[in-house]
Parts: sequence; C-alpha cells; structure tokens
Amino acid sequence: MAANSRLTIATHALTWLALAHRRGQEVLTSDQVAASVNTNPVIIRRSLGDLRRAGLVEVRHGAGAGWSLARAPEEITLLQVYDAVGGEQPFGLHHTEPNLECPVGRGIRPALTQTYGRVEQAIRRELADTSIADMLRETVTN
Amino acid sequence: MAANSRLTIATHALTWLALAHRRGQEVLTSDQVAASVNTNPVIIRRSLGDLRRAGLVEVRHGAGAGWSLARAPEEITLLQVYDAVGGEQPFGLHHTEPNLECPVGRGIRPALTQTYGRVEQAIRRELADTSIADMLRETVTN
DNA sequence: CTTGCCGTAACATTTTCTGTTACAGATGTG
DNA sequence: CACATCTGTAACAGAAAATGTTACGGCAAG
Repeated sequence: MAANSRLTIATHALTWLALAHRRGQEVLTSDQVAASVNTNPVIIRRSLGDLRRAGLVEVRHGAGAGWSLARAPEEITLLQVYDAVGGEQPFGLHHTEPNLECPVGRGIRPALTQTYGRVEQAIRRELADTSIADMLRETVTN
Repeated sequence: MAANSRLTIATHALTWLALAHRRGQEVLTSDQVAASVNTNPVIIRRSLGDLRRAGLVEVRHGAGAGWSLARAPEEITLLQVYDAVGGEQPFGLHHTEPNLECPVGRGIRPALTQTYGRVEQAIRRELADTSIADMLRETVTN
C-alpha cells in the first residue's frame, strides 16, 4: 500500500457532493459516491464519517438517506479535510530511540522535530489555499 | 510501520559523519554509525549506499574501511538527502482508477495532481533551506 | 412494519519498512 | 601472499498500516 490516499478519497467525495448539489441532487448515498471513486461503499462511509465528525458534511438516516455538504464549497479548505481524515506527517523520527551517549544521538531528535515542523507548516499553508470550490472548478474544466 | 524514517536515518548518519570529521576522525564504519542510530549496520549501509550514489558521501573498502562526507556539511541540503533516499510523496492518488463516466471521476486526478505538486514544491523549498551544517549546529546545542 | 441506508466490527489481503543472517568481494597490513 | 576487516547485497522473517470485503444491528421515512 504505497501512499496515503485518504485525502484523495475525501476530496473526491466532497467534490462530487458539491457538483451533485449544484445539479439539484440533495443527497448522495455511499453507494453512489463509491461508484464514482470506484471503491467499496464502506470505504466511503468511513471517510465521510471522519468528515461528519469534523462538521464538513451532514448525514440523513433511514430510508432516503444520504450525505450532503454542511457548508458552501468555498468554505471547505483541503486543510480542514486533511485534519479531518487524520493526515500523517510525511517524515517519521527513529523507530527505536537513538544512543543517548552519543552527542548526535542525544540532540538529533529535537533538531529534526524543528525542521519537520517547518515542513508541516508549509504543507498546511498550501492546503489552506485550496477549497472544494477550487477543486470542483479545476475538475470540470479538465 | 508508521511513517518513513529514511530521511531521519540518513540525516542522522550524515550529521554524525560531520561531527566525527570535525573531531579528526577520518572515517566511520557502518557499525559505528549504527551504534549511534541504534539500529542494524545493514540499515546504515543501505542508507549510506543511497547517499553514495547521489555523491554525498564516499566509501573506502577493505581493512580500515569506512565512510566520510564527499563535500562540506554546508553544501549538503536536506533536499539532496530527500532525493537521495527516494522520498515519497505525502499524498497518493486513488489506488484504482476512478469511474471515468463521472465528471468528477474524470477530472479529479489532474486537479489533485496539480494541488499535490504545489505541496511537494513547498516541502522541497523548506528542505532546501536546511543543511547538514545547520543540523549539526542545532544538534550539539540541544 | 417494511425498506433502504448508515455505523461499525471483524477479518483477509496486500504492501512496505525494518531488522537479521549470511556470504562474496575488495583492500590495507603484516 | 595471506589475513583480517569491512562493504555490498541477497534472502527472508516479522510487524505495521491501508484497503477491501462481508456481515449485521440500528434508525427513520413512507
């Protein structure tokens, strides 16, 4: 399982919900979203469940149930989606604690944490600059 | 296996090589580096092998063998290390091709690729801003 | 009450990383 | 030249995580 596709799945689902709403379709079921993403409905329910807990989508239960956006596409950024699906850091520290008797082993982790933190902030800035409305616009013109 | 620690291992090794050189130690063996990182020497050889192919370190074979930096610590950036160890993208696209009969399924991948490309560039900018000399300085003051 | 769909548990599969052992090859030293 | 030392790499085991899949309880509209 190469890279993490959770942000991709969630963004795809949200973009699809935004387009459906613009076309007058109130809600979409997990089956309908899964048909577009081409995966299992349970994957979609798990992803949309994360987004619901973050307040980005709403769900209706019972017969005629389905999902819809909880706010305008312009007001949902990819950063919010990233946080909602639990984005993981691109770089990890040592799996086992380094040798603390070595000066490098002792000081490298704080130094790396600082650098990796700057990288994470750069990622967040880029993601905060793109909304679901942006994604929808770029998607339908492609 | 949570995140990718390859950049961490490689940076640790390079920082340790830089400090050893400053202390007058010409080369370090993979065993000596492994003792600081607290892992198996083969892991270190694999990592330093990547760095050697990228021209960042040199290796001496035979008896009295070992590794040394191929250039000054100021001239090795974390971006070069990232490329040397084959850094993977933080976000992946769909595992299976989306449904191309859906407008979102058709257009989402180019849109995501564009956004993810901007994120990747932001990461590279940050990594290019930090050198092994920077890491060594931050490490020994911690 | 029936039907349709969500929520979630449980499990199989796949992939990747890390760690480990083993051994061939290279090279300085005596 | 023989030897000791260390690299380069293959082969394999184990662990962890993501994804996909089946199954089933629960909720709500008609």
